Amino acid sequence: MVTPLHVELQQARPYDLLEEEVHVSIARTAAVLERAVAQTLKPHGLTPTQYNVLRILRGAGSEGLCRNEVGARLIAPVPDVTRLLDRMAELELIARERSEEDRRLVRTRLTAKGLKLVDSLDGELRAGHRGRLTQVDRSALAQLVHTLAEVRAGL
Amino acid sequence: MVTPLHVELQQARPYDLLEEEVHVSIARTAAVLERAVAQTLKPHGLTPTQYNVLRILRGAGSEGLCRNEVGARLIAPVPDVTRLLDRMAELELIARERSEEDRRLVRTRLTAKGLKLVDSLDGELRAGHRGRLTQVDRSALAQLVHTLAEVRAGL
DNA sequence: GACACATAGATGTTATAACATCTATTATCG
DNA sequence: CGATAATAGATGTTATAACATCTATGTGTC
Repeated sequence: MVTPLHVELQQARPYDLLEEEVHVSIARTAAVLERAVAQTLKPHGLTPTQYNVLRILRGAGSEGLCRNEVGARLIAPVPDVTRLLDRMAELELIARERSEEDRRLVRTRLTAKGLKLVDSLDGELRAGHRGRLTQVDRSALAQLVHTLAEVRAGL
Repeated sequence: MVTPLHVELQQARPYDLLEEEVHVSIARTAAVLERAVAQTLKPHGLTPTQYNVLRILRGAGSEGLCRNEVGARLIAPVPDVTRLLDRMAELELIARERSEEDRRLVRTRLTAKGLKLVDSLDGELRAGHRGRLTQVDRSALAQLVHTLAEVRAGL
């Protein structure tokens, strides 16, 4: 009852290498899911990457994190975290200050405004996630998470 | 023997909602795989999206496809397919011409140069895909493809 | 302590993505 | 047939990504 991938992408023939189909499946699914999340976030003026930063900093608590740590925790690594944070500082969602102990570091943390925003989005995004995945068996989802971790482990 | 996702991303605690972990797992895996492909393509001066276009047009044969059809078949939809194709025309990988029957359409097809390039990349990319996924059980990969199709079907 | 080296981050530049709008052509319908 | 809508694509503009390079600070070593 599921549309084969090559039909979904209007390709003439099925993939002849399973590994290739795996890769395209993952990329395609990620793109579709990201678009859904982006549309949820858009009315709030956030991109998925910015939302990811807000969540990372919320998780880090009041001490915040330095620029490199934020970069390392991003789901999708981006070069130029500096200017990503610049823009979010411009929006007053985060605040930064030089560390006194090691003056190379810049401690970044959420502002009250940033914390309030990310908190207010939790419900909407969780509802979206749940809604998108209701028709899939939960044990299949758990299996999916595990297999994807295995895939990443091979890199 | 697999690193849990929240550890991989240095998050303080595991995800409390399976659906959310599914989403982050897919996005994270897609990002990692894309980076690997991007590095393979880089010496050839191609981005993953451009490579995707080459493959789409190769699959379409000598008649080519119109701009919208190319856009519809992309793994990750992009706005502004026009200028994506502009750049590839600049590189002489594709050629375009107005359709005579319907002058709104622009037929796009591979040049000999574009065909040669995409053909020459097959081996390297397939080897990469195979290499990255060798340690994962093949029936688990088949299951993965199926579950991902179910996830997309719910959108 | 002076030197090389590593690390954290900033900056300059160019290319691409994102968004909105606009033109040309074809289809639809009264 | 003529107005209106729909479709295909192009274009203008702004924001962001990508890439390389540069500065400041800290580490280690002789």
